[in-house]
Amino acid sequence: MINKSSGPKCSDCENSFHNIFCRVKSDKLDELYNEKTFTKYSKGEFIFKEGTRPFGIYCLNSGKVKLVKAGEDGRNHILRLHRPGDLLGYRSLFSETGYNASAIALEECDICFIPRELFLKIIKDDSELAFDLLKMLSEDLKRADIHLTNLAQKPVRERAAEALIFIQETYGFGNDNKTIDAVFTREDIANIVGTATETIIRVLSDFNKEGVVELKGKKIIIPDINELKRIANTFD
Amino acid sequence: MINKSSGPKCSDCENSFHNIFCRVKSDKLDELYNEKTFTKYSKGEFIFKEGTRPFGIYCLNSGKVKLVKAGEDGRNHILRLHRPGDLLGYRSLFSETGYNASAIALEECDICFIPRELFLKIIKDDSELAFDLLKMLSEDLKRADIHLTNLAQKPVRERAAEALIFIQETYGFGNDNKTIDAVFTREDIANIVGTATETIIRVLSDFNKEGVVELKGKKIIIPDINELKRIANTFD
DNA sequence: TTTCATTTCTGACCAAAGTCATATTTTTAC
DNA sequence: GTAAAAATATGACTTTGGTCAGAAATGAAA
Repeated sequence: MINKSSGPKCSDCENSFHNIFCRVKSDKLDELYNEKTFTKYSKGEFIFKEGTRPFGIYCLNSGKVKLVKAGEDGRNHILRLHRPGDLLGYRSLFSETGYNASAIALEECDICFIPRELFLKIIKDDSELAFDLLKMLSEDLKRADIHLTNLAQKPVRERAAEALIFIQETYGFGNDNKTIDAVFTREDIANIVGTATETIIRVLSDFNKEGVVELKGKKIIIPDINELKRIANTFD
Repeated sequence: MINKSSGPKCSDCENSFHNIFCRVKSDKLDELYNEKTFTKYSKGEFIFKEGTRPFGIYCLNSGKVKLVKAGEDGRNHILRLHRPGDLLGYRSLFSETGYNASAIALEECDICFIPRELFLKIIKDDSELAFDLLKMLSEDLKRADIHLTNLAQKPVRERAAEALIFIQETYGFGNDNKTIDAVFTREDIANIVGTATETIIRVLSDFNKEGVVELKGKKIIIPDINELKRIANTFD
């Protein structure tokens, strides 16, 4: 698949079948391929930093990425999680006020970068694509609104269950069909839930004792996800 | 200004100079005027309800509107506040999954309704307008992300100060240049902050004792907004 | 006006979750 | 492998903010 230093050919990239680029005509995809750059990021590396200006958008080819916003003190909050096929940084591109959060690689990632002007040109030429982006932003906003209401109203235990479901739904299960296919530190989970690291450790330990999850080091096994959904008190 | 049962003529509407319709050509504005409907809502009335399907968008001509999401129990969370010139319900129109929150009139409102198909046609014909909407959604998402991080990390006192600043910046001051030009119950403020009504009453009472705000019934007077910003711990 | 209902306020009490200290385990680097 | 660093775990304690109850004030309706 990878046959050039600039990474996978867009017209061959399997991710393009799942994201907005599936709309783009193949001649445009070739232009994309010629102008994009391709970079590897190692675990913990910043793809972009809060406060800096965007010069384009990122298309996650492989790996996992967290979007993190720094609070006033040292604490962080994880706003979104990204998987292969996701576009990163498009929100900031439109509001033109610099990144509002940082994108950090959760593991080794391959990422394509598309220059701002090319991306905007492609949208301008294709109103369907603009609609897709409107839909993506609308979905992001909807999720943020739901998250906001939960954070304001639900206790840590329910939010913790929700966070595990969220991670599972984003990254799926491994081959055994019950181990979450992602490695998160307790601190990261706490920063999704919006609580202290110690509190998440305690809640996970409770879940473990209750048999709702099994903890094997950093591996989190969920024998019955419906049990977690019951705890999370979500009906969607 | 109001010269027909369908409300103000779009080409004359002063709100259109502040919102995205300032882009729209005058012949399109006439089409808008012919197809839109105009309705009065009294205080407490629903403009649209969470869970129902959108058939178009609303343009707030006069009055104040809160966007409220119901939590699992009886409690509500106020997501956004709207003032004249604002469009309501555009997020749901794009994600096509029903309203995620309810819009409720905070006082008597005049609101124009634009049918879905006409609105989408206008956007499709004008890529600049689609960009404006992308920008609006991006700004909404940015604010939601900031709000989320604050809710996860800041204590009630800081968030309460922030909420007062937010209400003031949305609706401004009255003629005396220090009384917030909006009437909110303590419960509404609590539902912005994400806390209990009693807690907000206590925090406002503290602010009052400290001279940061003056409470005259439901009127909230802010002698020095910088003092509130200092308490809110925001530097933007 | 008088009455009723809603909203605001205050106090007492309690529970949830944060902080701090420290031990243990796991991971990483050499 | 071993040492050092980082992450996880657990206990003790504290604080914040929620809940409940009831009083006072405000506002609406008859």
